[in-house]
Amino acid sequence: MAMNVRTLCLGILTFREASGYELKKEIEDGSFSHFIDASYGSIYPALTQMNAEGLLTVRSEEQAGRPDKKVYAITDQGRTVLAKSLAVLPAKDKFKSEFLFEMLMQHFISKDHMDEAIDKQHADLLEDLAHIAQKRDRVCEVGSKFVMGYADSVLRAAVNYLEAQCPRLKKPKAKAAE
Amino acid sequence: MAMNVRTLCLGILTFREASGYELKKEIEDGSFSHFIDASYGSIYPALTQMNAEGLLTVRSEEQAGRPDKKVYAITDQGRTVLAKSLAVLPAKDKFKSEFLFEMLMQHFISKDHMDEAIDKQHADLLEDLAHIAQKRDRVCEVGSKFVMGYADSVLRAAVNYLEAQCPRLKKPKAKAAE
DNA sequence: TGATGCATGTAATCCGTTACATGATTCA
DNA sequence: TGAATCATGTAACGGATTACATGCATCA
Repeated sequence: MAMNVRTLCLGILTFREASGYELKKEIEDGSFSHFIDASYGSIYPALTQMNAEGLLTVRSEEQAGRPDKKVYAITDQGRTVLAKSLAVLPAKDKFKSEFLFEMLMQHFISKDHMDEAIDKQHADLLEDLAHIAQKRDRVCEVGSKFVMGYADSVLRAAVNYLEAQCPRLKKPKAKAAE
Repeated sequence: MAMNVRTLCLGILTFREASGYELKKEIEDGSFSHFIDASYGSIYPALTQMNAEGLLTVRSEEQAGRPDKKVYAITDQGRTVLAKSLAVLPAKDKFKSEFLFEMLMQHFISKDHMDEAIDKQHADLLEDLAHIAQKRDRVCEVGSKFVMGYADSVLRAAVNYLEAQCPRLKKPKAKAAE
């Protein structure tokens, strides 16, 4: 399905026009943050290139004190290209976890380090859950709701598993929304 | 934490010595399969390089009809390097999902295609779960058990969410191990 | 005064995949 | 006979990250 920065930007731009900077924020903060990454170093060149190819239009917004903001919008040609990408069935999910690798290496690392790693994982998961809880009732798009619900379920399962396996992690009240 | 093919190979080689071919199998079939990927094109050069650096030793096993099998073993120096990698706390998990991207694009794709994507995701998840169920009681390492349990929880949560959101996916009996 | 946010971009580099190249054995 | 499994490797290419480069505004 060719899920690269190009496709990602085209996708976001079907919701609203945006600058490179805003796209980055959307990717690391919005519904997208749960299953993708992208840095400025890939976003800006992708936008320039797609503009040259006619998939996007640009408009320069002048701003006091700041450099011009380049607002991109998707064209019909861009929509066609995106549609073609989306037409291919999605590849299997890919999950990369240094944490789980460390857990496999239990025979090789100290108990202390393990505990630290587990604490960090636990904290990371809770942070993600908090992030979702905070945004969840503010979104209205069906897609976003679905994705946030999915992420929420999965993260919650991970937290529960961790807490069950490591009683050391105090369950703080639990019970909120089952 | 530098979780690349090198670290991964070193890690596996702390369990047992192995050839590049066997490492690949372990990565795509063993406990590692749930959170990492690697192709021959990255494994073989990594082994050659690490051997040259003194992190591994090689032994050629002659075989009838087949090319020699090169069996690699980790050295003390290799263990030191691995330990240094593992000493850094694991980075946050990274999850890449074309499926969730498609779900976000609901306003842009046909109902039919959505259904196909959901079916595929459902099937992928079930396949992974089956794979775990089949291997689970055969493993004995604590690390493997932990990781399989983690993967199982998360995958099951995803399946449950999907089935709850899309009643079209017939729950087949359910009830097996809650 | 110093961090953070707004705003854009390039170049070097890394890391990995895909496709290619080869070839015997075994099973259906 | 053709697919799958065993077995190793290289070369071309792709895709993205990191670090660099710049600079004003705002807030603490």
